[in-house]
Amino acid sequence: MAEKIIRAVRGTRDLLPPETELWNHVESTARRIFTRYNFGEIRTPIFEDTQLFARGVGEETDIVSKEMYTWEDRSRAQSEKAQSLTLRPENTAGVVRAYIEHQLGESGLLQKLYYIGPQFRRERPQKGRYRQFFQIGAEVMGPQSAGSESPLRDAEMLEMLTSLLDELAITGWTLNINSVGSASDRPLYVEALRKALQPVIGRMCVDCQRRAETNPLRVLDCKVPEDQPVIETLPRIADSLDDASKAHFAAVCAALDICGVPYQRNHRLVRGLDYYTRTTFEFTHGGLGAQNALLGGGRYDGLSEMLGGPKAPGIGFAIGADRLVLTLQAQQAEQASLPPDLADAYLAPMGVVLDAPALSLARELRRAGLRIDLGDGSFRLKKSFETGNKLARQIILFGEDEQQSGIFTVKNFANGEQTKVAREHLVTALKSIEK
RNA sequence: GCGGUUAUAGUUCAGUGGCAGAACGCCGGUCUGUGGCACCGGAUGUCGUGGGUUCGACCCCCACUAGCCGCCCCA
Repeated sequence: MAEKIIRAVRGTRDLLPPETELWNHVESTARRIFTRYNFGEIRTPIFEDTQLFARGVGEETDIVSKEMYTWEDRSRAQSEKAQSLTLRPENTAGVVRAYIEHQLGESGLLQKLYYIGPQFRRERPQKGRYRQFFQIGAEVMGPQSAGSESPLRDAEMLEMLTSLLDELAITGWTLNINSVGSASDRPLYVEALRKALQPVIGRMCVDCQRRAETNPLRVLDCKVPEDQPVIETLPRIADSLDDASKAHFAAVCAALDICGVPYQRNHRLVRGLDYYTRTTFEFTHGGLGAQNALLGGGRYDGLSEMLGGPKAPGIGFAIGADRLVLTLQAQQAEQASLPPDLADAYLAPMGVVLDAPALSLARELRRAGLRIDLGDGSFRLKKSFETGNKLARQIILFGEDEQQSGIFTVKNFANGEQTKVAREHLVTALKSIEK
């Protein structure tokens, strides 16, 4: 009776070579760019106290109210309390928690932190949407005296993101920006919006009727064509901003203009997390289908205080790494396919008695920095050639003759050239092949 | 959470109420220290899972599971 096979659970997936190479490329590029802007890496736990997300992200958001993986962590001793824990659905709350916990603001400096890691939301899987997905994000926060509230921080972050996308050669993106108001003027706007919706909501789609109750801001996001004329008549966030927020947003836009960063002001752009204030933004890409948001973010000037910390305004973003990779794959598919990723050489022992000596030679070559695929002495020579041709650029024959003479036969798969190389010259000879 | 759609060999996919198929890949041979090419041969599989209808189901029906697409949401 065969055992039933166990498969990856719904919404999770294995990333395999050669795709993982693209992931590494994306991640290392992000690290390089972030370093250039003087960011440092932070790694926070993948699970946290449930309260962190309830208070930070917002009890009423979809993420907290229906998408979190939450469980009761049982107590194992009388002294230990049971605790509700949650797999992180996003990383900003965790970073801010760490900022507070380690009193990073006490340095008086701006904290510029980036992270790369898995996040978890229990959503219906779809293209570009998984239950375990990966985000690459960064946060800039600190005491006001460090300049954390400056519009320059917003503009610098957006400029950095366009540089990252350029570095990855991602084309065809659109940057939308908006200001959703400060912690004090946003509630006023939401109230005004509720009021304005009351007489017209009956004519809108069912989703909007629900949103009008739960989260009126999301009505602005509605894509139903029939609702558009109604939405146009609703008050705009921009009109209810206080003077400071207006000036802040204008300064962000002005800095972007001077840098030549292309963007679209979108007064209907809202975010799904409660902590966002003032500047919000989103980069979208047409090739992604329904899940077209490549990355999103914004300011969260009050988040630290919501979590019991000191005043520490900040701004951050999260890139959907899965979507970034999808976009790159789509772009690569349009272009010529990439050459296969091959080892420098395939070392073919000819006979099992040569297996161990071959391992010793492979060790020598690998320690010299060469990428070597070691074959198997039980293979017939033809099989060694066939296998080597799939895995490497050249093949080293290691038979009795070579063992005796210390002179190896090296054949280049690309041009068929075969040479005899003494062991002490092998490294140089193997490295000289063009890639 | 809702709607649509799909599930057959390692992969991409045909297929018919009555013996399970192709291409590519894989393994072997022609070819015993020389690959790609060619020719010859071979193995594929609970036809997603579980029920039902039927003399008989890969095919029809139901349920479930999973993928994809859309809604929702967001990265």
